[in-house]
Amino acid sequence: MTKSNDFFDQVFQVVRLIPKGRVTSYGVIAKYLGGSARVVGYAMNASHTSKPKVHAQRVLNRNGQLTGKHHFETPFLMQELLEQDGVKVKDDQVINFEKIFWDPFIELKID
DNA sequence: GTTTTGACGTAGC
DNA sequence: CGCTACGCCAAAA
Repeated sequence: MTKSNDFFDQVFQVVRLIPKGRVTSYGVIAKYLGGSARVVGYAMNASHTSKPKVHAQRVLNRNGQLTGKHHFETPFLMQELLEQDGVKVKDDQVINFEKIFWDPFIELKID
């Protein structure tokens, strides 16, 4: 039992809360959980071991780019999954990224 | 145990 | 406007 497991789990939970057709970024989640963006990406790497499967494709970098596609089974899978969610992807970048951006500080805002 | 690296982000030059 | 540097923290070597 380690603290890192707890942080990973928190990342997983937040990612799972992302609605269909929405995306978010590592940095925002990191900031929301009080960690670093790198660790969030690291958590995503471990996400495939988590059940149910974490929608890692909905988590992108600050630029809205599919930076982590290379970590999927196939580099195309990440884009396809996003498109299946109704998210348009062009040149490894999400279209209307700001429009579909899902911010935990707003959506999960604690009054 | 130390060193390197990594699905990031911001600041500086 | 592109590259370097640094901070962040954890996993792998």
